[in-house]
Amino acid sequence: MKRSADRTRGVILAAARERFAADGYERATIRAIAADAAIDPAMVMRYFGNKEKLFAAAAEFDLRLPDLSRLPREEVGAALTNHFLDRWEDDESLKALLRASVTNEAAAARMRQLFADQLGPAIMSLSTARPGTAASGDHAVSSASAATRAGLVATQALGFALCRYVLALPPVAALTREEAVAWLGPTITRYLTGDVSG
Amino acid sequence: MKRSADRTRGVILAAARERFAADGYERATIRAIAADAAIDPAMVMRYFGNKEKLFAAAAEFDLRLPDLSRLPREEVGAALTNHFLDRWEDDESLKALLRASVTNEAAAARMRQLFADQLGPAIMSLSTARPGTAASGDHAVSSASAATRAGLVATQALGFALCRYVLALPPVAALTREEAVAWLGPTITRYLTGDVSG
DNA sequence: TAGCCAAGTCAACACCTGTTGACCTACGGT
DNA sequence: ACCGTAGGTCAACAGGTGTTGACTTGGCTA
Repeated sequence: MKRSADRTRGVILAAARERFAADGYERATIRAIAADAAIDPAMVMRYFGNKEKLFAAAAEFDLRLPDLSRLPREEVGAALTNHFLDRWEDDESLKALLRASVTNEAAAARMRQLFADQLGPAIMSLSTARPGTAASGDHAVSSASAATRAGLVATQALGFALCRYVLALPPVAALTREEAVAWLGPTITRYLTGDVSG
Repeated sequence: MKRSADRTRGVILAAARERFAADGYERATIRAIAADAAIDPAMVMRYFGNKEKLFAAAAEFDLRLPDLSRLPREEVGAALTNHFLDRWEDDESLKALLRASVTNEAAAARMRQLFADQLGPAIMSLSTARPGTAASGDHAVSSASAATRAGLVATQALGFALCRYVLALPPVAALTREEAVAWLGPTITRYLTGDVSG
């Protein structure tokens, strides 16, 4: 009977992810999620405590960033763009997180954490691995700069996802993967490795 | 007594804009808006019919784009970035529209319309004014391209606004106006006038 | 086989939502 | 002075929300 619990838990989580992704935090009701999972609403409370904790469990996410420092400098933007599109499309978690983070403070905090804790360090490794600038031990400047670069990448990555997957702006939704990478790649590369004037 | 009606209407609209901008569509309740405006909730219905129509009135927005074709080609990105930041900061309407458009389909439709009807044509004027390419009468290719460019600009403009004003990512919120324009300007310029590879 | 306990069901709670209709109130034109 | 009417108030409605607690079921262990 233990197995039944794990399975139920999984079904609830899957239904929650779909609902949060489709409707956002407030419009995704526990009753609707329970109905999708074909269980009683009280079960959701039993397994996750309350709606906030359910969302927290449903929106857990790992960007699974590759090691950027192993890539040629000119390909890093295209590679990261491709990786973002992959992560976005093989799971509804990111869509759920984005939709919720616009009106829910806890979700927004998680989004901030995502870029600060996962993208920031990956970018830092990029700059410290750069020959010629690694000699200086000035961590403060280097990490502040990495955080800024992570923020800039976030503006373009989240903006593209917003327009394509949430708002469905026709010209953005119509882009092929290749076109999207061709347009965004150079932008991301500049944010990752360029200086302020290009 | 006619004046009282106009004033009340204005007070309601101002309160509605603030609430929609701060809370999004569903969490901004008519009761809260009425309380902010220091009037009875029933007055909101009297003046605007229902919540949807109230939002439609509160989120009316004109980008007031300048004539892009009068600007030097290299400055157009920086100029547009500055204009966007201005329009974003001197009014809460855009923030209300963005927050709502993530969970409300009517608001999303309005957002799509904003970029299709206002930014698209402005960009089209840019490309038709270009010497050397204006000769051809191929409107289909030219306008499709303008729509795509408008979409790309939207991804960066909305993404930046999302990260800075809604999610408040620390490194993005910390950028000065000059830094923001220096980073985004070249990106917008490329989306407006560049070809796909830069 | 008996009994315990996890898994699941059911009905209700207290609250909040948009919206409605009946009622007051006070000014402007006659 | 009077009264129609525009502006404003009040209480209630029907429905939906997250959440709770008492109850039933059924498989595993002792």
